Amino acid sequence: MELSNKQITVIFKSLCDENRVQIFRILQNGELCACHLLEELHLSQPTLSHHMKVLCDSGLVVGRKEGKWMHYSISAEGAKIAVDCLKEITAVNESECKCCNK
Amino acid sequence: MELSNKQITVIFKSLCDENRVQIFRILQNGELCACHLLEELHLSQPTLSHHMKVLCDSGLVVGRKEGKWMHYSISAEGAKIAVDCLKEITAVNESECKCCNK
DNA sequence: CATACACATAGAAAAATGTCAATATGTTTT
DNA sequence: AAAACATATTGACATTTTTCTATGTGTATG
Repeated sequence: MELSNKQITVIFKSLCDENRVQIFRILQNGELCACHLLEELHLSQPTLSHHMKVLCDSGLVVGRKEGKWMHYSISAEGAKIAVDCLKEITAVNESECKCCNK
Repeated sequence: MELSNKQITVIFKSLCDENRVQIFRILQNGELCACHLLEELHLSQPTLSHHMKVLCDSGLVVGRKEGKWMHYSISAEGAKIAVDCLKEITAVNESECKCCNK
């Protein structure tokens, strides 16, 4: 997959703000439109819109437009990529034995 | 485990900065002291010290003091907690069927 | 014991991020 | 077509984060 350092920061920025973490908790119950998300968060509409953009940019959330509504949900594929990325970046190389290989 | 939103942000802040991601890449080759990390990064010594504090606070990195040196390494336990946390927060509830349970 | 070394902390400046009010855009309804 | 609605964008401000220089702390060494 070979993500750049920058791309990795974009993925995990989604989880660096308490309100965005809370949005994940709400979306765990299923797809929801922005106006319903707004009801459960103490945020202005533009602020929520900003957070949803950060979440969609990370790939962990996807938006689906339906008329004037935007429906947001957690992306299973995005989540898998993030988990794989986290595992990769925290894995320690075993191939460092000096006698057999580089 | 039941981590708070705040605790989750602390974990993933470790991966929200490109320099810190790069530090993970370097530590993947094994434990390293701060002065050697410094050689591979274009950062001042206090800035590196700051990033190492963020990383240790997240639990993904651990420091081991030996004389005047601090040796840093990736924490396998911390990584496991982070992966579990990421899986949990991105999991979608299945128990939402209206006919059988709440 | 004085000096050098490795790292941490304090304080300040700069950059990035979070927030809101106001406004714009696009869609539906009347 | 006008009005109402849902969401996005803009611009301003406050907070947080990143970064540095200067300095402090603890440890080893000459």
